[in-house]
Amino acid sequence: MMSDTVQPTGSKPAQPDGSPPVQEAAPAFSPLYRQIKQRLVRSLQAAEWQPGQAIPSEMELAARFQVSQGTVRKAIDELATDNLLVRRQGKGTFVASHAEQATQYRFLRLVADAAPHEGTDTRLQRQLLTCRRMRAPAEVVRQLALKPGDPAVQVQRLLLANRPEGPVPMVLEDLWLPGTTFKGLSAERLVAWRGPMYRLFEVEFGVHMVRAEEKLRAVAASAEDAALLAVPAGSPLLLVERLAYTYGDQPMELRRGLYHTEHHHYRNELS
Amino acid sequence: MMSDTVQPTGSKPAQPDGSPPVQEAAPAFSPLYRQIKQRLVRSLQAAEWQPGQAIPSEMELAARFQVSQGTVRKAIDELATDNLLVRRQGKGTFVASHAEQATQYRFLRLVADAAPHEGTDTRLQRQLLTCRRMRAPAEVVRQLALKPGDPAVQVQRLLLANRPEGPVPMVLEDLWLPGTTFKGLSAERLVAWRGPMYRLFEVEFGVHMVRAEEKLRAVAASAEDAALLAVPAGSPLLLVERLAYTYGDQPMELRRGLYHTEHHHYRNELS
DNA sequence: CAGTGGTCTAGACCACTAG
DNA sequence: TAGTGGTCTAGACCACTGA
Repeated sequence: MMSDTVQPTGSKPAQPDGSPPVQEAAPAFSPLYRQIKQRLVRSLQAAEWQPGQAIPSEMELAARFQVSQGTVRKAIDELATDNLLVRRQGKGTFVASHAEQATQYRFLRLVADAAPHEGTDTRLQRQLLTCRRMRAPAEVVRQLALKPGDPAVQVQRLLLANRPEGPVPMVLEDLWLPGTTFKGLSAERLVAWRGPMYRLFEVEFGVHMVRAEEKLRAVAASAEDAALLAVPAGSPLLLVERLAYTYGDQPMELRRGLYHTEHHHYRNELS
Repeated sequence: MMSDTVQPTGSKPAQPDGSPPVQEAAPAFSPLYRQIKQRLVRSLQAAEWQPGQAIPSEMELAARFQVSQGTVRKAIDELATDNLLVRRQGKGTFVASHAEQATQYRFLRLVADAAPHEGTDTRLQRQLLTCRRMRAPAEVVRQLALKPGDPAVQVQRLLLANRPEGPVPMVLEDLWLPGTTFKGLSAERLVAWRGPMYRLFEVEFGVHMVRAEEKLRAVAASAEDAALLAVPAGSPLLLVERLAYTYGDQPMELRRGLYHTEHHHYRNELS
C-alpha cells in the first residue's frame, strides 16, 4: 500500500505541485470524508473485504487514512445509509450482504394483502424454468452496458406462494446477467442453492447488488405467461422491470417480473 | 416557554428524583439529539414555523436547548434526511414544503416512458370531477383513524397528459380527507388553485404531508373507470392506494389512483 | 475486561449567501 | 462583512459485545 494521505480539494491550501487548474465548472469541492468514502467503495469494489465480513475499526481506518476518527465515521455513516455497510455497536462495521434474515429479499416488495395468520408460511417456493447462455440481445447489451456480441445468461423461474391447497404461482421472472462475470452459472447450481439468489451471486461470483431501479406497469397476461401463472389469458398483471447495480453504479442484472396481484401487492414507502 | 434543559435518559447520571425505575423492556436509551429531534418535530406539529419558512439557526437552538451546536446539528441532520427540513448552506434551515420546484410532485412516481423531447410539456392538466362532503365510510374511518360518524371530504379528479393531439387522461384519482381538518375545502377552491394539491393543503389548512405508504396492484378497468380514462373496458390499469401522513405519523389522506401505464410507468428506486 | 461503535462537547476554520 | 450551514479535529465518556 502506498502513501495514504488525503487533502481537501478546496482552494485554501494552495497546491504547490503543478496540478492543472482545469475546473470543469462542476467539481466544486469534495470534503475529506467523501474522499474517504470513495476509497472505501473502491476497496469494496476490489473485494478487499467480503460481504458479511467486518471491515477494520474506525480507529484503524483513521490511522490508515491519516484523518481523525470523526471523519472516518462520517464516511462510514453515509455508506451505512447507502446500505453498503452495516454498523453493529460493540462488534464492528460489516460489509452488507443478502445473507442476513432482515435483508434477505430486500428488493422483493411483494407482500400478501392480509396480515399473515399465525403459522402461515410466507416464504416463496422457487421453480427454475430455464437457464441458458447466449449472445446478449440488443436490449440487454444496452441496459447492462455490454459490448455487442458479449455473452449473457438468461434465467427464467417461477416463485410460488405456499397456500393450504398447495403452492400457487405468484411471480414469473426472466432475468439476464453478463455472461463473462457469471461464467459458471448453471441450472444445477441454481436448483441446488438454498437461500436468496443474490446471496448466491455473492458467494459464487463475488457480485453484491447494492441498489436497483424499477419500472412498474400494468399489462395483460399473454397466453404463454397466463399458462405459467395459472391465470386466464388477458388477466391484469404487474410488470416490474428491474435494473440492479453493484458497487460503483455498475449495472449487473436486468430482471423482468410478472406479478400476480390478486392477493398480493407491491408495497412502497414514499418520503 | 418553560425550562428547556434536557437530560440523557441513560442510567449513568443517577436520577436524584424519585423517578420510577419501570423499564418496559423497550425504551432502552434515547440520546440527547433524539430528544432534540422530537422537540423540533413537536414544534413543527404545533406550526411554530410554517412550511417554506426558516427555523432558528443552529446556534440559537443550541442555546435554547442548552446543548452544543453539534448535538442540534445531528438532530437537524436526521430531520433533513426524513424530509421534514431542508438545509441551505449560507441561508439557513427551512421547513420542507410542497411548493419548491424540485419537490413539487414528490409523491407522484408516474413518468413518461420515452425521454421527453425538447419542448415537450411534461406537466399534467387537472380536471375536477367531484368534491363532496359526507360521513366517512367504514374503510376511510379505519385508515384515517377517525371516529365512526366523522365527516370526510371526497375528491375525484382526472390528471391528463399534454399530447400533440390534445390532453389524454392518464390518472383517475379518488381521495378522502378528514372533514373537520379540511372544513373549507370546496370545488371552487380546488379549481382555482394553481400548483400542487399538497401545497394547497399547507396554505389553506396547515397540513403538510411528510411521507406516504403505497400499495400497488394491476387491475382490469371497470366500465366506469374505462370511460373516464378513455380506454377499453377490462384494460389493465395500475391501482395505487396511498395513505399519506403528516407530522407525528398521523394519517391524513387516503388516495386511490388508477394509472394508465401504456406510455408511462411508475418509477421506483430500491436500496 | 478490552475493544467496538455511539454520543457529546468545544473550538477552529471553510464554503456559501446576502446586504 | 456578518451570519449561516459544513467540515475537521481532539478528547472524554457511554453503550454494547464477547472473551
